[in-house]
Amino acid sequence: MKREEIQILLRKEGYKATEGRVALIFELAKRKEPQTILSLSKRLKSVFDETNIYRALESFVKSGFVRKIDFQKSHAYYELALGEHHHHLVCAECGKIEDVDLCVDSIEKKALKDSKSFSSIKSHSLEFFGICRQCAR
Amino acid sequence: MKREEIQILLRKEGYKATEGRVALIFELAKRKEPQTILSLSKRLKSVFDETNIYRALESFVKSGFVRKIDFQKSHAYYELALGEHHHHLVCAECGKIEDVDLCVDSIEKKALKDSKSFSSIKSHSLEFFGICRQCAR
DNA sequence: CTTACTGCAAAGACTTTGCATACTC
DNA sequence: GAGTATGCAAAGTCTTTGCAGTAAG
Repeated sequence: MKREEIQILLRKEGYKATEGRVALIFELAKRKEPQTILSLSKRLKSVFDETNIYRALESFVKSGFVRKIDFQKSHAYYELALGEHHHHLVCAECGKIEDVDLCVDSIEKKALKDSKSFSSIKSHSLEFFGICRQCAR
Repeated sequence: MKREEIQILLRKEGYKATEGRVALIFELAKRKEPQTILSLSKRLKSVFDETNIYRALESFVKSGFVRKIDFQKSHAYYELALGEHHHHLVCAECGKIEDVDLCVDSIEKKALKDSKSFSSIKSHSLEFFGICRQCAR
């Protein structure tokens, strides 16, 4: 993703296209894997303060073009949510993350149909935890 | 669940059946919904210190008869894992939790089959976030 | 009586808030 | 120029660790 595209994206969403925010999205786009605040912060240290990474990501999640992901660690992971919705396989040993392209819409529908007291489902989390081939040796 | 059953369970798993641990499991069993450390701590204040609730639950999760659940809040939830494996529907407004009995084994298998670099999947998280009927009015 | 368990205090990890200054549009 | 965005410092929340004393089997 080019810096110019990022600027356009930010302005379209009503944000000012500052150097820090552009750099943040650039980093998210560079690696396809979900990333932690800490790793982003390390790489953006000179450009964007950690506090602002928190602030920016929170806004972006609300806007919907960044997804916050929960891997049952003590901290959150973030990834760009511009493509198709997908899930993840996480290695319990080394932390390796692989995308899983699965359609879970039908399950979500079934869950709502079976429910006694819910009127709508807005989202779901689905992550798989396992061992990758490398660590299994 | 009776205190005696809890003692038996604890001893079977290799733990000492202390007053605090029995009380902790009793509280977990009393309400079917996943509970937070904070709420457990409040109710067990006189019997079991918060630090030890953390310690006990961590052990129990490792033993497998307690499940730690991630509702994308800043803190964890815990529930007894003695019955069938299931998932949850959580209301974004009021926090109401409903169990969802869904079999996701086939999805887990498909995820593993499709995976390029994983050799096994040990567990998965699947939670649904929505609005309950009461809050939808 | 041995070893696991406990409470209290302190530290640690991650995240949020406040506020004066700086930068976009 | 108006209003958002930023950096730094400080505080907040949730969780973990250390340790000496206590109790279960």
